[in-house]
Amino acid sequence: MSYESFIGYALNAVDTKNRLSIPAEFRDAIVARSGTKDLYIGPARGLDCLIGYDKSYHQVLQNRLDAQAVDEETAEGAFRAMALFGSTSAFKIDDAGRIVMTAGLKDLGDIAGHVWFVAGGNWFQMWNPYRFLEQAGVEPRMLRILRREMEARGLPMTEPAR
Amino acid sequence: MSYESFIGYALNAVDTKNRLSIPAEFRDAIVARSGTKDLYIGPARGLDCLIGYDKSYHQVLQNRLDAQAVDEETAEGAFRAMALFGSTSAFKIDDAGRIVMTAGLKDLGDIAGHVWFVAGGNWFQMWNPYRFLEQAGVEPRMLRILRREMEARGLPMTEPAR
DNA sequence: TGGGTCTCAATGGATATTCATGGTCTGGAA
DNA sequence: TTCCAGACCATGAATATCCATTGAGACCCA
Repeated sequence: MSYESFIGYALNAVDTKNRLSIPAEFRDAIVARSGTKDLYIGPARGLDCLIGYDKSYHQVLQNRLDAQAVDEETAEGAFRAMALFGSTSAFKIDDAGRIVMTAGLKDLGDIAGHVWFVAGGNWFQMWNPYRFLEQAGVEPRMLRILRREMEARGLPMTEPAR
Repeated sequence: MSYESFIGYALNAVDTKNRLSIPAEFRDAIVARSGTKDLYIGPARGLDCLIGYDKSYHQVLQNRLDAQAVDEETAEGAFRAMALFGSTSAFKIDDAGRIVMTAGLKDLGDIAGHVWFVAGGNWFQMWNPYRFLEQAGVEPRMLRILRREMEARGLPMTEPAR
């Protein structure tokens, strides 16, 4: 695959109306990859964060599921399909480059006031920055970058009560 | 692969608006190698500097990642992809041959007023000149060349406080 | 070989555009 | 009517784009 890749990172705020700006670079990549402004967001497997991707990669995931010849009438197959489709939401990015976070997604990703976007090529992750700092196995450099961004915005380094 | 190689060195200034001229020779190599003006910059592994490369070499790195055949939907696979894509920045070189250094990159590479570019074939390194002078294992000849460049620009040989 | 001219790279400054974010308005559901 | 979601408008900061300057080197010609 030689699509445009998701590259880089960003730390954006969720406002009082649950609106969230998608980083401009990611928006451009979404359009370049899929030709649409559609953004799919679901839970990340095995990590305490969300994962976002464009329509073309959603297709890839679906094909992968199909290729596994999962029988959707078995319990296992049904659960797999549900994991992909059930908890995933599709958004259309508005003219200001934002989406409205649903309560369900905020809950899934443990999202509060800010979202830490980190690119992974064909997708990007969306973290509660404090969950990211606590996460084992993260490249120390990425932690350093995030701390710097939090500092630049005056965010406390330890999570405020909510 | 027999692309055009990155060859040579240069010492360029970062201005008050964080703009940085990419050496003309490197710019030409980027276009010759990839057909684009895209420049990727990320942290160098194990060295206190940044590494820059063109799109074709980025593809090589990506293929190397794919070859490891790590399922990117596992936590480990995701972290690997993030180490490559997350901490890297993509720039489009402007008509004057410059990019704008982000705060994050300056921090990662400990970059201040000047950048010392050193070619390495398929990529080039970007150093804070004082970090380069301190670096163990560097060819003495390269140190001499850098000192000469610094002198020509009136830079002090010991790092000024910042 | 020495001057003179020309070109281009690196850099500086001014202006225009975009981004992230906040607020306001309005129509329709409750 | 009251409340909420969505469309629309507003703004400051960050970024990109455009034009100007200077100095070094390439080139040419007598």
